[in-house]
Amino acid sequence: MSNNDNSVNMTAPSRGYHHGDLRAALLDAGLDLLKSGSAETLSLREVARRVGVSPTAVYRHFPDKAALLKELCIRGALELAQAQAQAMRAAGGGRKGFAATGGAYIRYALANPVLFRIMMANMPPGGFFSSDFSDDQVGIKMLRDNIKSLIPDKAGEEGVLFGMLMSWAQVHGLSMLMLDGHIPVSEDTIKAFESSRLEFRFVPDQPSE
Amino acid sequence: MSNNDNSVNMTAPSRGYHHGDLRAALLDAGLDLLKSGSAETLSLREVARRVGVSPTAVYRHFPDKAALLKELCIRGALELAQAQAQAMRAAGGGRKGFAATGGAYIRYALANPVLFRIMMANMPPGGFFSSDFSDDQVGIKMLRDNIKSLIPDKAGEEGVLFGMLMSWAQVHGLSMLMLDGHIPVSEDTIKAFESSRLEFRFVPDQPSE
DNA sequence: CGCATTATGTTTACAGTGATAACATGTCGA
DNA sequence: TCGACATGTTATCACTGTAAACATAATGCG
Repeated sequence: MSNNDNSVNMTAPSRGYHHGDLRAALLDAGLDLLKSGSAETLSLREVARRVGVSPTAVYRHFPDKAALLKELCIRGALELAQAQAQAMRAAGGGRKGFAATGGAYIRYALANPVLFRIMMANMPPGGFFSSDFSDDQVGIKMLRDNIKSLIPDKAGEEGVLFGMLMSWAQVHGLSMLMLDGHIPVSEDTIKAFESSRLEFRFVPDQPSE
Repeated sequence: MSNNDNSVNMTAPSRGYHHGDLRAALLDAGLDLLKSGSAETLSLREVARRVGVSPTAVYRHFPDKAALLKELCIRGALELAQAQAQAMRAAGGGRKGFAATGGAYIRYALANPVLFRIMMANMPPGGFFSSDFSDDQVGIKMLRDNIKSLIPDKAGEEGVLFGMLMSWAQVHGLSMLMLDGHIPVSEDTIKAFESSRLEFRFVPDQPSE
């Protein structure tokens, strides 16, 4: 949505200034480039070029490249979270639903390799916990709720946190290793993962073997 | 292991035009830069500068930047594998030893953030399985042997592979999420991970709950 | 030994990048 | 109306990777 609207489409909507809504256009173009995956790295100038504006126009709307990237990160993260939420609904919730969110995570990464990579590397610290994701069925909160409902109560808050870490790390690791070409990219593997059951159990640290 | 012998010493063997062993010096300098973690991205020119040579001299020894990076990847991977092997020995092998290799993986990533990242992103496809790591106690082979000895025989070859994927993804995910600042970097978490017991169980895909 | 061939390093140059400063232009409020 | 302000442009800088032409050292062959 909203990618072909270079200059012709967007002229009218609000009384506009120069170029319609350049800020939004830049974000759209940026997301578009990242999703097309053509370039391994996003160039500020390329974004400007795409929108048909001079390179430095970008700086009227973003202090620097990192700021643009940051916003694109958030867009990507929202999209990812939505994909996960939808997968969860489609799977009917519960343990299967949770597994489906994991599968959706990996599939999103594979479908948007450049975006995903940049998103993860440039998301501001704690970005995934930001209030942008306060929506009930989105992101970290979804993960937390799932873990909470799927592990024994006695695990406690610490157990919930540990479960979150481990689950997230699991799908994130699979995603990254696949993206980087270190393990085969295979829908079968993803399916196997989805229908496997992970357990993380604390083992008291004993000196004896 | 060979970075002290080149950094500043180039005075003795390198009077003048020809630098003793430029190729090695470039690799050492590159590794040094990546390990210092100062720059988020390695610059070819910076490496050359470091060695005291003109920027384009690099091209006499490497076709392009990617080639240099590739070799640095391999160095890093070897070092990582050695760290894992050592951790395994220190832990006395067995299940604890295996857990220790995971901890070593994460700690190596945290100790060498730039190197680790670049290494993972630039390692050629299948690089971790390359013959450079044919040493008995190194890398993927170590992982495979560990998994094989720690899961039930009935799991079969497919089970071994799945276990390898899942274990690797687990530690890799934790490493990346910590590096990217998405989960807290904490030795406690690493320790908790090491003393937890992971189980991956295939669950037959049943329509019922 | 002498000299050509080859390996290695340098200079110069080019296209591309993110970024700053100075300038231009359109928009809107008093 | 008109000037302040927001927005976009041009010029420029420092940096990057890389190619081409050039310079020098090492090597080997007569």
